[in-house]
Amino acid sequence: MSSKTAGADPIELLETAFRSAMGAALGDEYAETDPIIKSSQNPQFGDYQANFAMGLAKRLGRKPRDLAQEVVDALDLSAVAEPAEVAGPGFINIRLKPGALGHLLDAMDQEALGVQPDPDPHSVAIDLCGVNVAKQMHVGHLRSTIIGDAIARIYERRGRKVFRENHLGDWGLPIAMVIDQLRRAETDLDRLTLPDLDRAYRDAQLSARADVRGLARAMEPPVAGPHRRAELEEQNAGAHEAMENAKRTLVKLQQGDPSIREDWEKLIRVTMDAVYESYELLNVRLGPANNRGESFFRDRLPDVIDAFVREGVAVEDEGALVVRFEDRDRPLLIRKSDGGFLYATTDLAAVRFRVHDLGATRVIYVVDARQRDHFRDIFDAAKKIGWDRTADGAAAELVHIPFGSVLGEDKRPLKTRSGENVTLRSLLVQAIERGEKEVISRAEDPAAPTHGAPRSELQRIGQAVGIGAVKYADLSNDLVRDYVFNFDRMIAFEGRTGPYLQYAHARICSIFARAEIDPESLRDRAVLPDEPEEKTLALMLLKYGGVVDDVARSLEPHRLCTYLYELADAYSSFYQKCPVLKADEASVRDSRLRLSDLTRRVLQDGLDLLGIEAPQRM
RNA sequence: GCACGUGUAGCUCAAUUGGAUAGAGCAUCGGCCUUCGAAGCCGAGGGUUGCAGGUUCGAGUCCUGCCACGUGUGCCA
Repeated sequence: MSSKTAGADPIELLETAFRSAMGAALGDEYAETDPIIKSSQNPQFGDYQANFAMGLAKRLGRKPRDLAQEVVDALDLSAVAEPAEVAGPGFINIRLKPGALGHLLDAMDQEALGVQPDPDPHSVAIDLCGVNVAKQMHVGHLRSTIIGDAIARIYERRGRKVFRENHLGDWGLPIAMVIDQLRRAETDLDRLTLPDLDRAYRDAQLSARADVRGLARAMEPPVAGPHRRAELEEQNAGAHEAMENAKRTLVKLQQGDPSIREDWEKLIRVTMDAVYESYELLNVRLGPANNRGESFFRDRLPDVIDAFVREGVAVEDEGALVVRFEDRDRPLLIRKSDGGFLYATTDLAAVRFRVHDLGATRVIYVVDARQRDHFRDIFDAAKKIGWDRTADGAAAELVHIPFGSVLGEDKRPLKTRSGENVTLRSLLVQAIERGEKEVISRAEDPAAPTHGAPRSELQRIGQAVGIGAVKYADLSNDLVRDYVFNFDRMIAFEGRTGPYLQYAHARICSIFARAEIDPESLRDRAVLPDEPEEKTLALMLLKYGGVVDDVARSLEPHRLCTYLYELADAYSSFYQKCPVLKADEASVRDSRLRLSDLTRRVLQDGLDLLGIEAPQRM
């Protein structure tokens, strides 16, 4: 504990003490061994425990309990804890002294709230959202956007420079197909609406996407009927023509044809304006500055190919250029046999840019789990050519966060009743409407703190509540799993939901509002957790910095969600049992006010890391 | 076919990355508002962690083999 910002997390303090005891009891070389300090699950085992003894005894061929006892005998924790006890097969249980708890909370009572800065001075690049400019955002974009934004906020909170990279689908054949389709339908691009665009996208897909596989299948035994075959052949002929048109349009676009170029820009303007509106509703920190999509990398693709050829990492195969891997059959195609580039080519250009130009030592892809294989190949190809090292020689880690799909009640990917993709906007509007409805109806109660508040404020709160419910529901699951989207459950506002956390926060705000106390004025008052509920709350508060650190490392925001729920839960129990403003003694009241203030700030800060607002009242 | 992923309470999910008696929420049942916000609190019931082996002081977690579901799978992105 040498640094000026002595960590508030007692785990560090205990680690230091244990290391020195292990050195003293077992020999200096053991002062480097990890004592494996964890907070205890069950209060009967104390507040913290050291779990090193079992594993270490195994390696030393000794009895774990004896080993544990020797270290305990050399341990001096008298300043902060009761004497440590050896229990079970060799666990060491530690119980903090109430006074120490107060001092640790004092140490935590700073702007950082116990969150430690990340020692890595390099930046982090996060690939998120990945909107396709040829169509409207749909539920598929929800997760990537809010998970990516939350992770970005967590890294920023720990002092890292973060580049949120919105890898727009704004170039290539699909765009050319849509432009073609719009021209064919003689759509006025100055009046282009999103439904027009979605229709054009779908029609373009239908007319151009040949049912090649269907045809191939129909030709294999058992051969499909002649009628079906003729139908497929006709489709394919039409598809072929549409595809050829699109390719010609793409060439013109690439050559800078002014008229095509103009249409392309109009198209992007229409979709992106709507995208920015959704960002606003979602409360994510994304805007035009984050756009770095396929069109940005288009000029770098030939150089990517050159590099792979020059370094001998890619080889020709059946006319295409591929990267092969030792441990799998599937190669990665980086150039088609007709000389065209693929999305893999763009992704490799992006890896290089993020590591070399942005200097990121962690490049995080928040892209759904279906692209697992793809990113595995991309990352391995990047490693083969050495693009996993920054200009100043630091190793860059490429990580894919393979999140699961949003499902409907039927356990199939979420669709509207008519089978269309659910637009993100309609989903957000619905969430906001329900949030507003709840907030407004509760404000009708004359006893409610929101009673008589202006409608505009109630709407603002309702939006925060509705969006908070959706975000918490999404972020609180382990990301790799699919999850069932259920509005009623996430907006029930009961139990483990976003609004529960917001409620706990608002309730603390109203304590200070009611008493007209400025929390700053209490900074010199002692905090003395005495009741069990106070102690539980205090221990929970001290975990915050460690949780943020853990989530930044593991990229599992649901751990932060769980923590915040447990904190709010601990506060609710405390609030029920321990009168704050009505405490019998002034010293108890002040102590509880400080506990309340710290809880409020951690809730607000933690919710902010999740991109969830914390209204003062609701 | 092959590869990857997921199987935990009636439902939706956790489980400090191998630690002590597998925990929450919803739903069900029973208590708590003339004292700081009941969107709340306290309590009860509910489990062969898909199945079978294995590794070790200890396995929901690691290994092997099955089963079920899902996703991906050479010139779309």
